[in-house]
Amino acid sequence: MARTDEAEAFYYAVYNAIQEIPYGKVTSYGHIARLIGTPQRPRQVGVCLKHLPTDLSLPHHNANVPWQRVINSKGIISPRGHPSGAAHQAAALRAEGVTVTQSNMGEFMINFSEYGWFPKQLPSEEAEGLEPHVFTDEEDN
DNA sequence: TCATTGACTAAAC
DNA sequence: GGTTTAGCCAATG
Repeated sequence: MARTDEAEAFYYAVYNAIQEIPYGKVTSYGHIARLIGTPQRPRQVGVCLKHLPTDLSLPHHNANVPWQRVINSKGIISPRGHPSGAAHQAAALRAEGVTVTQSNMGEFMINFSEYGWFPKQLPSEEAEGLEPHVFTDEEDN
């Protein structure tokens, strides 16, 4: 778990942002980082998911945070050294209607132009009437 | 304590 | 097209 209050707040922001990804859509680690105001820390977003609790009594856990909807900027499910985890993630996405293709190298790929979710700010912040934060547009293919 | 690692990314070769 | 580099910083060893 987080060692400092600041880190704990970061975890909280990451999980909250991920919970706003719509069903059947995907986004990238980098975009989550930008949405929560720390565009320099996409790696830490990955760390947060790695440590996503299984304890259902906590406010955020792997049953209410759609971790499977976060992939890398190339549109590929990060293998994180062990392919079985990526396969599990691919299955979870397919279960919600996302088409996941597999390259000849065994990478699980998702088409951002079809399933990508890249808002300029979190819907929850938009509802609060905060000023939009300007980003360069995410490229599709 | 100190050093290394890594569910990442954009920019620079 | 591709590879390398730099930045990030909590977690891990």
